[in-house]
Amino acid sequence: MKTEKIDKRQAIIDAAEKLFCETGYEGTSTRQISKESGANMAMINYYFGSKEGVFIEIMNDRIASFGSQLKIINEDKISAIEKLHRVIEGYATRILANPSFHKMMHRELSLSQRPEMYNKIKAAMSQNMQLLEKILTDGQEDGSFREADNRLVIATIMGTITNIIISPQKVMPDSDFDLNVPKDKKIMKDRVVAHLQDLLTVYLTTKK
Amino acid sequence: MKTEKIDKRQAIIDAAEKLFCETGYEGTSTRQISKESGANMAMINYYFGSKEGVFIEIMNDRIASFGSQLKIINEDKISAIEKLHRVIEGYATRILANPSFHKMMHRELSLSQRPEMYNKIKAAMSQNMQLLEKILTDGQEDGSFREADNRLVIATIMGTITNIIISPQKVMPDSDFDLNVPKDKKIMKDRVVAHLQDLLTVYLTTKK
DNA sequence: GGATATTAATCAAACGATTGATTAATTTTG
DNA sequence: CAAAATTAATCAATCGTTTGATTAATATCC
Repeated sequence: MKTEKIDKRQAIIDAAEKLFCETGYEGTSTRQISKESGANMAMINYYFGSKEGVFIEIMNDRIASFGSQLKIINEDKISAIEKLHRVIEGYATRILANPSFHKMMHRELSLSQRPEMYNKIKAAMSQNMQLLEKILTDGQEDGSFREADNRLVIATIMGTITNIIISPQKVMPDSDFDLNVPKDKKIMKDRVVAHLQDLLTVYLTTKK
Repeated sequence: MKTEKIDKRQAIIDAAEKLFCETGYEGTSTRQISKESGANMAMINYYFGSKEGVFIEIMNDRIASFGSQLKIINEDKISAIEKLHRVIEGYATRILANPSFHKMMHRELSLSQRPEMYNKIKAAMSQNMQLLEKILTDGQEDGSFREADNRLVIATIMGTITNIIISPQKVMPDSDFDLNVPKDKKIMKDRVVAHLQDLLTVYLTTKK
């Protein structure tokens, strides 16, 4: 027996997010959303005004929760390298908590069709970037980190995680492997965190 | 005066590639392709059978030229680190030669709607991956490289380059910066190559 | 070599299907 | 009962594709 959705509005959001992740924004029709959510087609426009309205709502929700999770890692007690490790761990955790959405976000960023969305995503990401950049420069100023192209160091951290999200089978050739399965997700998270922490620790703390 | 396209077939391919890159596959209509190429709509189906046929043709062309460029870097005379440097340089050069297409390829990979294409892209990438993996294991066997999570090292190289392709303004906040401008492209290429070579040299050759 | 087939390329028009959106009527709720 | 929620039916617009006809070039025949 199917669970009755009490809130059709939320049902639409859930269904739309699932479909947008799977088949993209353009590739998803309002009728699909209607069928998947169990709501009448007109409900989409009734609650969100338009198909794009649903999309914007989803992105805003996710981006909001994404930003609010940002912990204050700048406790003065811990070292720069320890801060870096925590940011990597936190970033990987957040991305891997919902790989499908992150893929969709990246597609949207890569297409940059909706300028409003594009700027929101950029703004959300820049929080992490600023935090990372500060950690790097602080470490460099107190001499614990080497000088580096910090923007590209950040691109390396984010790019590595995004890369394994988009093509995890490159890392895990096992055909059964599925990032949506909690167990597999944890395996991948631990592995990418270990790799990035190791890589950046060696790189940033090795004397020239 | 506008240059007359002699080959309409090629005009369709050129127009479609431009539009697919800009607005995505689903976001591009056959009428847009027709208008942009100056060819009649029917010519699309006449030459390629379908809209998807055009897309597949474009991808096949690009992937073919992508694979054929793969140089034999395994000259025994040079060291593992030198080989690594050359692969990084070559990979960055190829990706930055056509950032728009690479973005489109990544979107396609991320959506994985067309399994045939998905496998082709994977196969094309795996050439680079195998070459990289061999260089890494060879270096590790002869003791010049440290032990590492090689698959993730590869993910780091590819992910870093992809990341700066998709959001170059994160690296270059200058609003004028445009990866399609040759000068800017060169600046970015040199920078990402220098960063990756530096990063991986330090990481792989530092004694534990 | 001139008339006659044959072919490839191109076109405007139309096809049925699907798109996102809206209407007006109906049901549910408070 | 009034407001909010939900429905089926319908809208114009656009989608990818197909059609039948036309042009221009090439090949074949006598």
